[in-house]
Amino acid sequence: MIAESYNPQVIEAEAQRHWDEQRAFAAREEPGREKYYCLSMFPYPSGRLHMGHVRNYTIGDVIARYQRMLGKNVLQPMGWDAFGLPAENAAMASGVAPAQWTFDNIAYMKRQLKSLGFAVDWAREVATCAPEYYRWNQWLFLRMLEQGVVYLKTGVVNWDPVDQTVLANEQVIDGRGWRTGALVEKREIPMYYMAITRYAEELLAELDHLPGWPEQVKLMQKNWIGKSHGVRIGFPYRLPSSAGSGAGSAGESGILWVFTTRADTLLGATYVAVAAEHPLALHAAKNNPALAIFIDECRHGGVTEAELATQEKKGMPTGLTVTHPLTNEPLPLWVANYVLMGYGEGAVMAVPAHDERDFAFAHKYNLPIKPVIRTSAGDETPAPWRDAYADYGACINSGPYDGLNFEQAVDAIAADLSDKALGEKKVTWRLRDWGISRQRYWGTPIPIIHCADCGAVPVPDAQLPVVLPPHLVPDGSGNPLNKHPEFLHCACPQCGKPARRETDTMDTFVDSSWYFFRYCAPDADMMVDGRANYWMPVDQYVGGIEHAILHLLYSRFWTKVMRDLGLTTVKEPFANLLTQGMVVAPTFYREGVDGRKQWINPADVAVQTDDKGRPVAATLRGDNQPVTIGAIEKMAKSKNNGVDPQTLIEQYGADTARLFMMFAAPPDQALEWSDSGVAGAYRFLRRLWAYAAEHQDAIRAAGEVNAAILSEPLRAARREVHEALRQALFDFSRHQFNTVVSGGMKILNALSRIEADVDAHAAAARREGLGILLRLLSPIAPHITHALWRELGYGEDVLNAAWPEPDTAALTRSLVTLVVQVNGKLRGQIEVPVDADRVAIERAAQAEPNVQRFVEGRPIRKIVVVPGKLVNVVC
RNA sequence: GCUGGUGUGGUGGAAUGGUAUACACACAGGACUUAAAAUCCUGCGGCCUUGACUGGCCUUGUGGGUUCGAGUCCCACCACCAGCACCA
Repeated sequence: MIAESYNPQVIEAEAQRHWDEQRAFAAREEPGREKYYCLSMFPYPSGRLHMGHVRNYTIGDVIARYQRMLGKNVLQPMGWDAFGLPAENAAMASGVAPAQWTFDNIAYMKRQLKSLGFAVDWAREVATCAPEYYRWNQWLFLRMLEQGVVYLKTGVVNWDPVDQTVLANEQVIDGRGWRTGALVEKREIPMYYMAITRYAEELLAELDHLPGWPEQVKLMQKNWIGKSHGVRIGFPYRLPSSAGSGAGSAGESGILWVFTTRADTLLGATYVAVAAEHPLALHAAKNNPALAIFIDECRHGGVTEAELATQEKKGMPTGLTVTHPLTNEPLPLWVANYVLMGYGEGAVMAVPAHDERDFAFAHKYNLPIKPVIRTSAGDETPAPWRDAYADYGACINSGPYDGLNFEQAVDAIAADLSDKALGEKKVTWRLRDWGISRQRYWGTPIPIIHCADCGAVPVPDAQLPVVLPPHLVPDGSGNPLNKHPEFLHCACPQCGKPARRETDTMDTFVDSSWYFFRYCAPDADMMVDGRANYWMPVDQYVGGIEHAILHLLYSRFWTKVMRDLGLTTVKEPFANLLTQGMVVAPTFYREGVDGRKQWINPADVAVQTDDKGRPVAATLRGDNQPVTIGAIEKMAKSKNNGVDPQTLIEQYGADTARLFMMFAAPPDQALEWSDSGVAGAYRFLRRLWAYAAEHQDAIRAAGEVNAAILSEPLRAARREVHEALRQALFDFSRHQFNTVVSGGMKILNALSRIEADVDAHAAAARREGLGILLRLLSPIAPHITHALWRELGYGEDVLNAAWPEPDTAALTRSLVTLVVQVNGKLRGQIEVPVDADRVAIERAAQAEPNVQRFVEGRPIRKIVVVPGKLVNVVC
């Protein structure tokens, strides 16, 4: 018996209990049966689920349930990306140890996830902060060290001189430390690197073999990897003899190397610039106090590329010159803050006539500008800059190279440089090796021991895992592991003498670079076992677009490393990728006396609208005083515009939350939060329930539809149902779930229009239509469809039902309506038999009065007929 | 700054090169009710035309182009969003 009113709390608890009892989502390896590994990016356990999580996991769950109904053996696991900075921040704020905070959050969020009814195999849950997990980070790190894929070199970090600590980019605000307000400095420290550049060629090439990835993500990765062909060019130099050495003695000589993709402009180089940290810059600064001060200034500020690229371009001459490799002219050597030590050679040749940045720099510092390419903008380079100056073209003012085009000039110049041993063609990559050392506590300990005699010694495998002491509480000044003797002091594995453990931990991107392997064999006594060869690769990966580059690239890299170590047979981890859009919401604020904005949560605001429903004003519910309406932005703590999904689930139930999320926008677009949209989703589910309750007896008793003897209204209703079904199945296959929901609404609308009577034909049509609707909606709203499916006697578990197929007989009609255009403009409609031939259609179209009016006796040049759709009369 | 994306009614959005605005939300009017809520019904891009039926013109950020036909493909521009290597 179906209760009169829809009570989501009761039916959702009941459905979830049923699935638990049945172990409905336990995934087992069944060789020979087609598998489907559906994976959503695991959450960081920040405290509570946010709307982005609900959206992400609903999308993944809909796909998993859709594939299950296609008959696949589906694996959908879940776990926790549990190491990271927020736990340390929480510890500083409240004194709770990161481990405690993290595990409490996991417990709460797991309950929330379960209440949403996701078809997850919880037996495979992993948390990256568990020693059983991160020991394999350490183990693979050691294998990579053996292979030379991990190595040590210096890297640049943000240094807070007051707290004496390294800051994450996020902790640097306008060039200052977030807690101390001190000006941040760049500092070089030794770090471990993973040689992702060794795989650059393969990471690039394999993108062409990932048809299931969005083009935009592949393009972003391609540009990030940044393969460029160019020429490495040497500029010989001779340093002046230093002040201390005897007069007349020659100074040290050498070659300054640069890389350029525009070797054809070499004759236009008018100066050479090096990074502030470049050895030549440091050498020149020894006898040049002003230059030393400039170089010191370049140390201020953060290390992000965005900051470096947008800062004011500044430079200073070193007083040194280098020699042009072809003309032997002396060129001034400058230090410039826009040259990055970490990219290429840390030095560039500057061609102001054909490079926008060099052009601006040359103007600012009065350096010569020499055009050497005939561009579409002409032979000169007058200010202001025009993009055309950077065009390719024939060489001019370039002596023997005049008249050559780009390729010819590059070939000729590279050959001449090669003869002098001052250059060769070279491929370079924008991609840099991955620095994984973090001077932080809450992460995977790097398994290295420092011995005074033996140096940096790898921890032997038998001593893994190096366990992180779980009860430390960071205080914001440095890494607490450095103050923890039990962790710090150990014996050297080689000589046995007292030694010191490495206290740096790994970047948390390491944790997330292979967790999808661990789900396949969460209890294995090795990193992965043969079960991974059954499940991998992931068939569908779902997550935020913000991960399009780093996480996905690192995961691809780790997979290739694991393949080369014989740990897996796959070379790419994710066959298909869906990048979901953000959840956004309006913002509200008041300005405080100090001009700072106080952000007010949308839940506490009442919005007044005009007669068209547009918001015109808003007031705070507490005091009824006005608040300012801000922009619509990504739900975030900083703007206090987050809506807590828990309230939504408690008020309306999981099915409403899921239905709203799927209906409000296609998965890959931004989703705007709307209270009334949620109410609308709830209203639809209530309508569905009420319809089932009202007709339950007739539906239970109904037989099969007899298509041959249906009345015209029933035939029409049935056609609508099957048309919506056909479209919805297509939309499922392309993951456009918002129109799947529309299709479901159309079906319920069509069924509701069937006249209420006791006709057995009507009952049969209702039974068929509702059966289709319940299956269509079951991946999206699994609880209500589960309950109704059973109650109406369709079967045991809708989750195991097969997809219905549209009945082609229901779709066919005897007459079709064709749109008639004249010269592409809509002028009328004609109704023709479905099997009308082209001549008959053309005749009917020309006979239409409005068509005749617009043709007006002009000769008809052509008639385009699109079968079943339209006729276009061209005259 | 560089890289990638997005732009359609009052709002979220639909349209597989072929009737732009499906399906919802909001709003307005009506039914039911003592009343409210809930529910149900009707209307709903703009301008013009007609007594009405009808019909016309305009409209998918802006300006061009390709095509019998463009929201969709191409070029340029504008606005907004995301990422930029230590947030995850």
